[in-house]
Parts: sequence; C-alpha cells; structure tokens
Amino acid sequence: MLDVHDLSPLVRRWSKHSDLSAQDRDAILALPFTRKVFGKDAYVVREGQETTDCTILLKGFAFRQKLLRDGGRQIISFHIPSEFVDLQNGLLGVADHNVQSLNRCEMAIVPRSALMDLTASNPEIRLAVWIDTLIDASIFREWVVNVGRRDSRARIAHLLCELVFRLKRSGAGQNGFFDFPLTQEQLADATGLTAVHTNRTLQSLRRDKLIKLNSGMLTVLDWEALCEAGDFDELYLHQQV
Amino acid sequence: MLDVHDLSPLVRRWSKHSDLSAQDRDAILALPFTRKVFGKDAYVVREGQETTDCTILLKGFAFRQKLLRDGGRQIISFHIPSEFVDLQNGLLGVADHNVQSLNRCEMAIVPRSALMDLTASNPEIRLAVWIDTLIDASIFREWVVNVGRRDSRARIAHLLCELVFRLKRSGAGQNGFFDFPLTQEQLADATGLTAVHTNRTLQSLRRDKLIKLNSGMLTVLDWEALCEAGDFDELYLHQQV
DNA sequence: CGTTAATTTGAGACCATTCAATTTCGGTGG
DNA sequence: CCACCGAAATTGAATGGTCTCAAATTAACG
Repeated sequence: MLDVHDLSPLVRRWSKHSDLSAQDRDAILALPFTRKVFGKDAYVVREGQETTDCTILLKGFAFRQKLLRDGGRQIISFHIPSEFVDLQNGLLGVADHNVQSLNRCEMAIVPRSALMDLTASNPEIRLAVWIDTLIDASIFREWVVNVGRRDSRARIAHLLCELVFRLKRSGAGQNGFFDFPLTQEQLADATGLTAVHTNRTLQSLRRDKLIKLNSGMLTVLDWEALCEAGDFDELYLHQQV
Repeated sequence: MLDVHDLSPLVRRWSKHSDLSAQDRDAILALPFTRKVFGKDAYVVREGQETTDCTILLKGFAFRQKLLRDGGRQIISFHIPSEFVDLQNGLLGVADHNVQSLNRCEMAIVPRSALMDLTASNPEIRLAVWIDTLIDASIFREWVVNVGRRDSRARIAHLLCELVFRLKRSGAGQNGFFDFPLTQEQLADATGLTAVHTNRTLQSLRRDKLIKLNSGMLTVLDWEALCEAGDFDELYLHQQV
C-alpha cells in the first residue's frame, strides 16, 4: 500500500460522526503538520513528558500503555489509521501515559496551537474533536469492565470484537479477514493476562471455530458467537449510523 | 451540613485548573438548572438512555457502573461533590453506562443546550469543560491499569489513594480523616475483586497500620506507605498546582 | 429493640500464574 | 535457496492468588 501524505484519513473519519462542510474539510486539510515514520516498538510520547503536539496515525498500528513500578505493562488502547493517538496527552500538556508504535507507522504531527486555533474558530470541527476524545473515554470505560469483570475467554473475545468492529468501520479487511499484527504478549498486556494464558485462550477460541489467527492475519469465522463469547455490545463505540 | 443551592462548587473547582474571569464565573452561576435530590442507590442515568442534560453532583457521593450479561457489576468511577457525574453521557447523546447515587445526593441538572451555548460563546469555559472530560478519561486509563495489572492489595490501596487525594483537594476531611460511605461490596466492584477478598485485603491494610476504616470513616495512618502499597502517582489526576 | 444490611471467618475449589523447555515462525545473510 | 537466528508461539507441571459457598458476627436504622 502507498504511503499517506495528507490528513484525508482524518477528514474521512470525522465525517462519519460529524457534519462537516466543504470549508471545514479544507480547513482540516490545511492544518500544518510534520510527517514522521516510526519503526516497530518506537516511543511516540513518554509518560511525564511535556507535550506541544497532537499526533495522528496515518498508517500502521499503535497503542497506549503504562508501566508499573514492578515492571509490568498495561496496554490501554490500540489504534488504527486515521485515529488521534495523542490528542489526550496533547491537550492536557503533560503526558500521563506512553504511546508506542506497534509496527511501522506513519504519523502526522500537528502543533497543538494550530489545532486549538482551528477549533476555536470553527464550532463544527471543535465538536468533532471533542467527540473523538469522548469516544476514547467511553472505550476506556469498557476496558475497565473488560479487565475487571470478565474471565479470560470473554476478555480476549471482547478485545477481538472491538478491534474487528473498528477495523471494519474504517474500511480495512474484507470477508472478516484482517491484517492483525498484534503479538500474543500484546494481547496479554491489554487484557491483564499472561502471554501463556492468552495463548491457551486463543487456542480455545480457535478450537471452537470462532476465529482463525496466524501469520498476522485474523479471520472471524463466527461473528455472532464471538460477540456472545465476549459479551460485546457495540453501543460504547458510539458509531451508530 | 447545609444543602447546596447554586453552582458555586463547580466554579470553585474549575478555578483550580482554569483561569476564569469574574464574568466567566457569573456566566456559570447563571446557567439554568433544576435541583434534584436522590436517595441512596438511585439511578441518575441508565445505559442506553437518550440524554438531554448534564448532571453536577452538589452533595453526596455517586458512581458510574456497567452491568454484565451474567449479572456482574463493574464500577468505573466514584464522584464527589462539585464533579460532573454525567457530562460524558450528556455530550454524546446516548448513555453508555449507568450513573447511580451512593448515598443521599443533591444534583444540579443542566440542559445540555444551555451548557453548549455557554461553551460556544466562551472559550475559557469551554476549555474548562473540555479539560474536565479529559481528566475523567485519564482516570479511566489509570483504572484500566489498576484493575488489569495490580494485585488485590495494590488495587485497594490505589483506589483509596485516589479518593483521598481528590477529597483532600476538594477541601473535604481534615488530618487524614474522611467521610467514606463506600461499602466493601462497592470497593470490590470498583477493583474487580469479590467482597470477601476485599474484606481480607482491607484487614491486611489495617493490620499494617496504613489505614483505619470503620463506621463510614476513613483515616489514613501512613500516607506514604499507602501510596507505596498502591503504586500511586498523582500525575494522572492532572492537579499539579 | 428488632430487623436488615454489612462485615467477618473458614475451608475447599479453580482459574490463571510461574517457570522452564520445546517448537514454529519470520527475517537475514551466505 | 537453504541455513541460521532471534522472536513468537506452544506445551507441561506445579504453585498460588482469588473465588465460591456458607455460616457467624457485628453494625446500621427505623
């Protein structure tokens, strides 16, 4: 696939939940940004760091995480192209979590001031940005539930449901067949399990013919059963059309 | 304590992270609202419900929660007076979680339209509201970490640290002595543990002289040790002065 | 002062972890 | 194109933290 060189993915995504005029779209595309390519596992932002930019993922996968004193790691969210991976940190001024690339990524780095100016003068865009941060928050809430109250099988299934749902919505994949570069260790760190147990849990989902997962490709064999297994209800993603 | 009849708690809180002028304050106090009293365990908003208002907690404690298909409950956040308990739901239009009172509560119910008008015309206030939702999100992220990667002792300790920190900051309590009406079952539902195990964990914290907790009152006996036990770092609360 | 809610205690079962070893996969260089 | 290498995935067995189920005790409240 070709590299991405403008902010059109962002426009496309916001157009789904907000009513942007042609001028709005042009204004977004006119945002100043620096394009930057990250290798695998590179740090985009570090916890504690003062931030002056907001980062948009144009291509590749990324994730947010926090490290514990004892060395443990908790992944807090995954991100797919067209998403702001660092709006929350950017707006608050001091990063409260780490943002890392998962594979080779292309990012657009927008100065916070430029984004703030745009949202100050344009209510429609302001609302779109705000809604983005609110949907982020809703996803975090669901993750608290996932990690707090579901058993390993439901946790993994739920996470897969969420990612597949978002990938589908962004136009990625076809016939339930997706690029899925997450390692089992990353799945484990996102669900609060160990890599070993994640492995066994995935095997059980495969055995029951809910999914196929290998070589970085995920196939959903039985979407309904997967949702059932994961106690998945898409409401929290606020993507109803 | 006397009942609260205006939005001054909100003004007081926002003034801590935002630079509000006298006009800004007056504009906030001029927001139209309905005052409503809730008994213990009353539902303020239900998941799935369409929302037209934003609710501010004036007095008492409240919490957000989600119910699982299997009957389990996960508490997602606790709220103390002056906080928006329902800004996220209110802005998104459809509630993705339940909001419940914990004890007798007084709430101010502000029509979403009034809040949106105010933020549309006043950039300073808009930023204050936005920052509020972003700090909420940061707290959710930390809860994912708490529930996902810490053992029972650290989970409980961390939750206590967060609540004490926020209570202190809002001016409640003195000498590490706080009104603390949460039941062990609620603590359990917030940490992803069972009530039984929460009980044993609290006993261990008491035995080690970190806290005293009974009759709805919490005393912090050793703040540093409690933070240590809970792996607590206040950064995520974004309250640095 | 009775009644219900909340806390506490005990014992056994189980889900997930830990630790270690093995196999497979993906990429690289000869 | 195959040999090699490190990363990722897989397997096994033993341990352990937390849960479950029940019963007993204590606190809260009208």
